[in-house]
Amino acid sequence: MAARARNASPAPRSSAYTAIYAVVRRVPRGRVSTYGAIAELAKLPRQARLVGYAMHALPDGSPLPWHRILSADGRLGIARLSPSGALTQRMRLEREGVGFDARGRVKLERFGWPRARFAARPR
DNA sequence: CTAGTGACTGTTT
DNA sequence: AAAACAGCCACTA
Repeated sequence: MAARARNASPAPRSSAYTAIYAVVRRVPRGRVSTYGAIAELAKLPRQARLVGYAMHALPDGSPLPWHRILSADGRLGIARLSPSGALTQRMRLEREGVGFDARGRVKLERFGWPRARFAARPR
């Protein structure tokens, strides 16, 4: 039933959400991106958390490839919130050819999108 | 208007 | 390398 609860955003009424969803929709199959990168591409710099909000607000049957959005270090952001959801996400990504290392992390310099943002560079 | 919160991120322990 | 801390800003009450 309606699991949209007391704290999460109930609906993408805001244009920011729309912009975020638009960018998420553009992430190519077999690639992944991060909350921060999506925020920036959506013209919302430093709004990574808002991207998280938007993802959380997505309905279950959403056509959006939400599973392609990871944390900045290549881990699944959802893990903290829903371990089972994280499993689903990982399964979906692996099916697209996205590889995980033994630690459960994705190599962003290889699968990250857009490429330029995740090109191997000294930190 | 203020206060609390968070699918985040970068820095420091 | 993992955990703790602090900064960040839109959204809700």
